[in-house]
Amino acid sequence: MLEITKLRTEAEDIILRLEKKYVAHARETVMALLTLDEKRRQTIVDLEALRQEMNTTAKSIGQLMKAGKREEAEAAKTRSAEAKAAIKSLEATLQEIEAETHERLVTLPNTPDPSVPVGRDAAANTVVYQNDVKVSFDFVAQPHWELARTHDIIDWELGVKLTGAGFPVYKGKGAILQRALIAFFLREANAAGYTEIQPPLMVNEASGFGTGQLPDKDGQMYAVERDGFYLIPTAEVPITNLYRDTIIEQADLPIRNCGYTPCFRREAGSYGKDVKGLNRLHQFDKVELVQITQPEHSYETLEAMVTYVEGLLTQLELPYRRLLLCTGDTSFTSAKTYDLEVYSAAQERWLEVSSVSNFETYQTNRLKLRYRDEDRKIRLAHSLNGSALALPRILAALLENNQQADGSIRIPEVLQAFTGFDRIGGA
RNA sequence: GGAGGGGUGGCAGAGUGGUCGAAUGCGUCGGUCUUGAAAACCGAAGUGCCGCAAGGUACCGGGGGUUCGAAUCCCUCCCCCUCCGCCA
Repeated sequence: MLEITKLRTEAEDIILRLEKKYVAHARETVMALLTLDEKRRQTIVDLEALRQEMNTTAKSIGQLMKAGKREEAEAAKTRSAEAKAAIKSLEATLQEIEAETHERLVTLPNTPDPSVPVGRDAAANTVVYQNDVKVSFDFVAQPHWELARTHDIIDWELGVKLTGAGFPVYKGKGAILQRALIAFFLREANAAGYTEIQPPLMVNEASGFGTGQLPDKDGQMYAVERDGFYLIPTAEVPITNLYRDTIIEQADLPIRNCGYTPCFRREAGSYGKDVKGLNRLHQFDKVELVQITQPEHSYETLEAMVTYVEGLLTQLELPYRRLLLCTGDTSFTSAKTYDLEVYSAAQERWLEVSSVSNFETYQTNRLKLRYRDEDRKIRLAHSLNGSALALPRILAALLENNQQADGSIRIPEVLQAFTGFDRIGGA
């Protein structure tokens, strides 16, 4: 949620930035918000004057009663009743104003950072780096879903039987490989100074709102309506919400957390080759990084996080590239996002395996996540997060890129300590 | 799931209609003392909103109500604890 105080002082700049993100009615909405804000403040001034009158009157009544001045007390009571009616009506007005403000405010996405290229959709994203790992085959390469079936390590039909499409069952070395990836990612994150968190996999509505999933992306989450919970679409939600409604001492920043969780996404409206195999699932595993920083340090932190994730991909010997998302493709809550994509050599396509974002104060404003700076002033912190990494597409790329002429699959060296085997299939 | 108890400041814990944003203790910060530290003593210290400021106003789990006046009484929702049942 954008800060209303910033809207007051930087309206023009914010409008320009929102327009770069192709937000419909940006100017209109901002102007409406400013008008509402004006009305709100005037209402508060009026309301507080009345309340003050009420308070002093009420106090005097007590004294008059004690002094035995019955009539004067009664007169004061009448005055007080009048003030009370006025207060009630003003309170109702204020509530309406605030509700409308909130309603409009949540429709505005975050403003893109000036370094974000302007563009409407994914076509305008910029490839800012591509490593030189190449994969080539002197045989006909199989897509990962074929390989998975051949080696009986992933069973989609069983998943359908148990739950439905998009809930695969991993078996044998497939399951072990998943566990190995999780263990590898967590070991690296721990070594890099991230504190490991095991959060709940269901969250309440307040948490969903805090990180921006609600109300904007209501349809993306599975809801447990009976209990008012949501299955987390990413560990970002619980791990960032850890700090909802808190004031952190500056000395305790940055906060660096990581966590492995399954993630649940409804993915309504997806279809075709995008959902083939492991490309897009309703349940998948992911290790997530979350950082809370001072505003001054969030952009250097963003760079450091991307570099860290690239290190993982390098260790996995995967071909990858780094994209700077354009304004239109940057998510609703993010000010700047890098995506990391790996090349899956049999499908011959790039798969997004990580998204690293700086949310600036967009989430922390909703979360009331603040810190006390060196002047003892309370300010909103910045929040960031990044996948490190999402498993299914990594698995897809590993299977496809490492397949051998004899049909077996080579396990990258860094994973072998975790898997206990160096290949799937073959001799 | 059944029965009972309870939600107050960083923590513990008073407060059952006005003088309560709230005692007290611990913890925290500043100072005195000390070679240094501890102890002791003195002092400071919640958060939001409006305001240039002075100040005002709101907040004792959330919402609503009674009353001139609510942390305190009533209703309702949420959460926690104890016991029983069930159970990894």
